[in-house]
Amino acid sequence: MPVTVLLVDDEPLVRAGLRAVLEAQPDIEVVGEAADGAAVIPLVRRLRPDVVAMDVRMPLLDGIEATRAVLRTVDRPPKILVVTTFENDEYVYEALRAGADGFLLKRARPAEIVHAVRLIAEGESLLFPASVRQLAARYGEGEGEGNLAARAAMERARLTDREAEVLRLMARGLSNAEIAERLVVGTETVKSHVSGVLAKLGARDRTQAVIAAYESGFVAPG
Amino acid sequence: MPVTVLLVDDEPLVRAGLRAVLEAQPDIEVVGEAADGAAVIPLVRRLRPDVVAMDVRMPLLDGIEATRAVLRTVDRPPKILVVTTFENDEYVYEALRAGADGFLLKRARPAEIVHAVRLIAEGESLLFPASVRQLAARYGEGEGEGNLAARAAMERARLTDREAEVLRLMARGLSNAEIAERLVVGTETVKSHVSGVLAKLGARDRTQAVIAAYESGFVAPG
DNA sequence: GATCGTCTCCCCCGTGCGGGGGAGGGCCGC
DNA sequence: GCGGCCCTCCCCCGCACGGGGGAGACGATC
Repeated sequence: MPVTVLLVDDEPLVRAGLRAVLEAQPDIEVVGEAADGAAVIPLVRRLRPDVVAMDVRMPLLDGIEATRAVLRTVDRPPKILVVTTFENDEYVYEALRAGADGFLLKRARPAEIVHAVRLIAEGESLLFPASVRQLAARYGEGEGEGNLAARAAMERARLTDREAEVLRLMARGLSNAEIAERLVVGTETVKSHVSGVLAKLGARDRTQAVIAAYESGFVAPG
Repeated sequence: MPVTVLLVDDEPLVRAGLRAVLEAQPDIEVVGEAADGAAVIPLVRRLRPDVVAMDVRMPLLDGIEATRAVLRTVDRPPKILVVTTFENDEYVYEALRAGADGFLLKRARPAEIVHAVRLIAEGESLLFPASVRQLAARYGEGEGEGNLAARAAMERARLTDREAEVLRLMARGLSNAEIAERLVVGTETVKSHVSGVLAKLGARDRTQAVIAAYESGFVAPG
């Protein structure tokens, strides 16, 4: 069963680009398009996509309001992937607060776009601040956006007590074995918690998780 | 050829403890002891130890002054490992600025003490802020000390331009392959730089290096 | 009673990572 | 000229890491 995606962007060119990128994947299917947030709700009801790729800036109803509207009025709502050009942070942040599940730059490489859609579709995995930072680094500058995204991610990624404890120890540089020793549990257990942390933060490895911890203020230098 | 160590601490108990721990190792030999910094220089000249384990607080000549004196007056000076109870950060920081090569908590476990001595003896590897943080975490509290040590480590660990660049990208969560792609070099080259960074920071893995980068202010959140 | 989330531990398995070597070329300073 | 540092790339190798499963025990909630 492929991942179904609804594209919502006022620029036809962007929609076409996203469609081209996503349709190239055998496991992803673009089931519809909309030019404005105002058209989203009926489309979501009818098409029931797994993921809505939603632009932030749209003429009638912007991505934030549209996200809120979808989550408020549709039961079993789709995952919402916020797509932005990265210009205005507050919009992004607001969209995430409104309940969006992920965050993507239009400038991202095709492989990353695909990856983001799959990630969002797959699970409760919410955001991937480290990836955002990567993009920011790759395309230069843009300090601060990653931070907001990271903070939002940490706010929304409700780690369990144990996971939070593990993350704190990871952020002190401890290995899985050392964490296990410290918490008096097996290494397999630690690995399990680490996996949980990585999934919820959308981090690829422990380094990205630690970065997210610092960026979000979960741990602070000094 | 074993690593030779000179112990300098005003507390006989501490000296005895260090001696017991270190002498248990076949490759480490305690060649002398001193009760105060004032006695260090002649002993160093005579015994020519590889490492001096130096307490910070001592009645006549403290570890900072003693470190300075040794480095100033002895040619091919020994490595200096600062031993402290962790109570006063400025002393530690000052000692490191004075030219000490490493940093050790008295509360450290035997295996870690041994490891520290070997590390210091082996090479130009300077400090290991992440390890310090581990100790701080393991024995609870003590926020801030790690930061000072980390900052000192970064100041003294003169990374090359390329290494600094690599560290920045590591701190954005990029893998070796991604860093290679970004810098347009081979992955082997990146691994080489990463190894350099780890050695100079005394980090065990990239996660600890990134932690050191944050703790030292080399990279800042947000 | 049934369900869900959390914490715990287990398996297999691929691979990215890091250590330890070495080697060549370029640049700079002695 | 020669040594030293830096950057580049190469080899082999062991292992911690992380993915992808599963499973049992406990408590809370319904």
